[in-house]
Amino acid sequence: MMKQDLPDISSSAFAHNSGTGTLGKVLSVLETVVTSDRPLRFSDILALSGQPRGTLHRQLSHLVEEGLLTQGRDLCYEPGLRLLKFAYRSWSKNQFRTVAAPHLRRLHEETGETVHLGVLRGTEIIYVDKVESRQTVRMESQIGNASPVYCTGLGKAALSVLPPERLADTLSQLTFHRFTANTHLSVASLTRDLDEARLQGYAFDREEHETEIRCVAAPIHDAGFDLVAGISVTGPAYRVTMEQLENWARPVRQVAMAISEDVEIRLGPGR
Amino acid sequence: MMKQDLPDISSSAFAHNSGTGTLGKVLSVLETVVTSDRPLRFSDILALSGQPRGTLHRQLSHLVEEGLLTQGRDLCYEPGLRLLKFAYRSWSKNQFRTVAAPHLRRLHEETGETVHLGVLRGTEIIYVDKVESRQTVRMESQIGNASPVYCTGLGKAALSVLPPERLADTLSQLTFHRFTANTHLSVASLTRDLDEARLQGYAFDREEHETEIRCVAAPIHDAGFDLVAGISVTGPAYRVTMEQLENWARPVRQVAMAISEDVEIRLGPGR
DNA sequence: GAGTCAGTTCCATATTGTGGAACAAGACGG
DNA sequence: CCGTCTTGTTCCACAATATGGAACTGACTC
Repeated sequence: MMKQDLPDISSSAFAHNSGTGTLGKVLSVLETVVTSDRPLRFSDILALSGQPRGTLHRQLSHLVEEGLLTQGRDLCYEPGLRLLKFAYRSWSKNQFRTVAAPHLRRLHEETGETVHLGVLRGTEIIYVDKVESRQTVRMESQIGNASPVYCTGLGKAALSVLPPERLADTLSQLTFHRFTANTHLSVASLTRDLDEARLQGYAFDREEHETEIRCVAAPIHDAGFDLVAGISVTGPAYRVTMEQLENWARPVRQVAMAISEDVEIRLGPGR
Repeated sequence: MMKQDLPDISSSAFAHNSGTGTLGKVLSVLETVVTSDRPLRFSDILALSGQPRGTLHRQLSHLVEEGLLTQGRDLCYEPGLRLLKFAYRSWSKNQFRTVAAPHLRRLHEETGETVHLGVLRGTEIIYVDKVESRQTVRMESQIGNASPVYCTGLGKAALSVLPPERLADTLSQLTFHRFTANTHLSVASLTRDLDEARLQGYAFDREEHETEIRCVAAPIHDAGFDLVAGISVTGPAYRVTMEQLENWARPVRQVAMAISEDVEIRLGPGR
């Protein structure tokens, strides 16, 4: 019985397995399935989750029964429709996004390039909205997507305003992965970058996440740092030089501050 | 202790409370919060859920801890970012949607009006994709949204192909709500409409959900009826006459059949 | 037809959730 | 200013629920 026969987790993203009891475990399973790139069969999940067969089987059954997962013809588990339903509501009702939306549009008109709005969540930036230059790509783009903090302009902007102890905490949880030649790979090099961003009030992404993609981002946050986010202007390297980005830094920062104020006023003086 | 002191549910959409144990209950809570129109405080949820205070409190805490909900300044609970993250993945990976996408585009080019793709889930149609005439509205539109089966073209198209016993089952679960003067309000009148749709192979929405909005829809399904869905062309009444819809019926139906085939071939011969 | 490997089912056990009640902390309101 | 709601949070004995080892099915291989 004891839980120490699988004393720690060998495999994957199973870390925070505590506090929320049953729910946490089930969500871990859900997350592995949903965030995996390829369809997973029972045994795949079994390996990833490190849970006993019987347990996992019941968890998956429940998830399917609840519509959060679907089990397709090939016995592969896929995200279910109920998730979509949840998502639509979460997005369309998101107050922060609603407040920020007009500002995004303004910034887009000023720069002509793609504008992103992202919120810090743990060690990730979640994209909650964007305005695109041309409607080439649609929703698939970014919304709801999560990127690591350490290689995105938004991420670095957000980190740059965190109170020291929370920053330290976040940094300690990072695991680096090289996306491009410019990706930060250590807390040390990232910290230098953050120091610069903190002084300037904005951060760059110098092709650190994707080659040929650059951006400037500025931080947004509320008084209590309950909400830490950022706004950015992104463009392809061939069209957007670093000089261009430098010029956009000021407007981006101003818009970010405007949003911060709006948040404080319109969602604000409670807490 | 016994659970029979609140023997039935007075308030709201708390019905299927069984089978999945703890998870089901927590998800019910999540759903009430997410689908509510206005922000909910603890007591609001308490009233809606009909659960004991202590229990509900813990459930909400866990949901917050897991990032599925956020508790804002005013103590109101709102959908959390993790939901968005989940959703994005579910959508972008959805195989059915991916397979159908090119067909949607084709149908849009042919008609010039908005094309929707929706999947049947219980008594609802969930919109999983669309191609719009003009990019006036963005994601907020429909994707992930759920509409009742009985008043949408997609819903009726989907119902029209269900095997009799499953249809009966679904019909018995319907509760009608008048959206417009044309909304079906009884199983009888809906059934007549479905019979017609079954014969023709396509269904209309004659301003039954929203006034001034019409559509034609055709059903899509796989061999085992695991997937029942539909595709539709929608337009404003001032621009799209019923004659026009009649003319589009054939192409819509053909595209629907093409998708059905594609599904069978590309996701198919396993099960 | 013995041997894997993937998926499913079972059941005694103990972990986890339950819900009544008591406790804080505001917000009236007289 | 002191009772008195109303709202949110905490506690804890108890019971429902999840757990996980083992045994079972069945398909595919050699």
